[in-house]
Amino acid sequence: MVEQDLNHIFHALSNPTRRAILARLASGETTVGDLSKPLPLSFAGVSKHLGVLERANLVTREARGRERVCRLNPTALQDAQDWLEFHTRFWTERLDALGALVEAGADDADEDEDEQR
Amino acid sequence: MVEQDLNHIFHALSNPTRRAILARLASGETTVGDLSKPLPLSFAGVSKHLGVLERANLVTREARGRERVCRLNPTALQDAQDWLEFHTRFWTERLDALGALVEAGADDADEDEDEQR
DNA sequence: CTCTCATTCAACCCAAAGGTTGAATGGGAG
DNA sequence: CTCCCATTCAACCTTTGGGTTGAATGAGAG
Repeated sequence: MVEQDLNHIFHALSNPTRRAILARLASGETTVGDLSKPLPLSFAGVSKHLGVLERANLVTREARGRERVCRLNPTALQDAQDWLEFHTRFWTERLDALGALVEAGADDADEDEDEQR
Repeated sequence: MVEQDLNHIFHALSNPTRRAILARLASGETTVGDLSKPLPLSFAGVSKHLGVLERANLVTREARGRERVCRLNPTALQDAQDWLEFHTRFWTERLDALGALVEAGADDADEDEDEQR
């Protein structure tokens, strides 16, 4: 998994229509047509969004007869979650440590911050 | 936390320069100037990226004399992680369940899928 | 007070996003 | 074979992104 993948995944997730599509697919695979019915978008618009989700590897489209069936692919989502989990944990630890320092010696807080730069 | 927030957060995370800035800030607060030194961007460009991170509530800028000090704000990141964690868990359970069904009665797999639509 | 330095603002540029329409493709049904 | 239907493709439009430059702001140093 590389930088570029994260670009695509996070970009895909940044749009509410696409998140809605993902949520919809979470409760079962559907065709493109079924997917666009509740959405205030043209058919082609939905197809484009699916393209973005597919590029991010979050969704797969497979031909079944004249329809396309869309399915979730959770592995890409896991990649994003791994990135986030790593960073939230790291940051939170850092901030907790900072908090501890501040508590330890309130007046030294500024100096402590200096050390971290 | 609302939809709009997730839009901003995921959008902010979709750019590698911004992720680099976040990673940099994870190891301690810095000024805008320090931040842009290693980046192949103009000063103003970095300032814009910081604007995006700030809009997403991932970073705060605070004036200290004539410099601006940038800090991480992990709460927004936690929001994104919550969204992802909910969905990955849900999806993975679903796919696991599907896998179990397929194993249970291979030839019935199609019918099982129908039930889930 | 003035000069400098860190940063932002404003204007601009080009590429990409997100949407639309209408034509093209290709499987299914009659 | 033909017609229909699901979907995509292509072209187009407008807004947003990501970048630049140069002027403006505002605090510190001399």
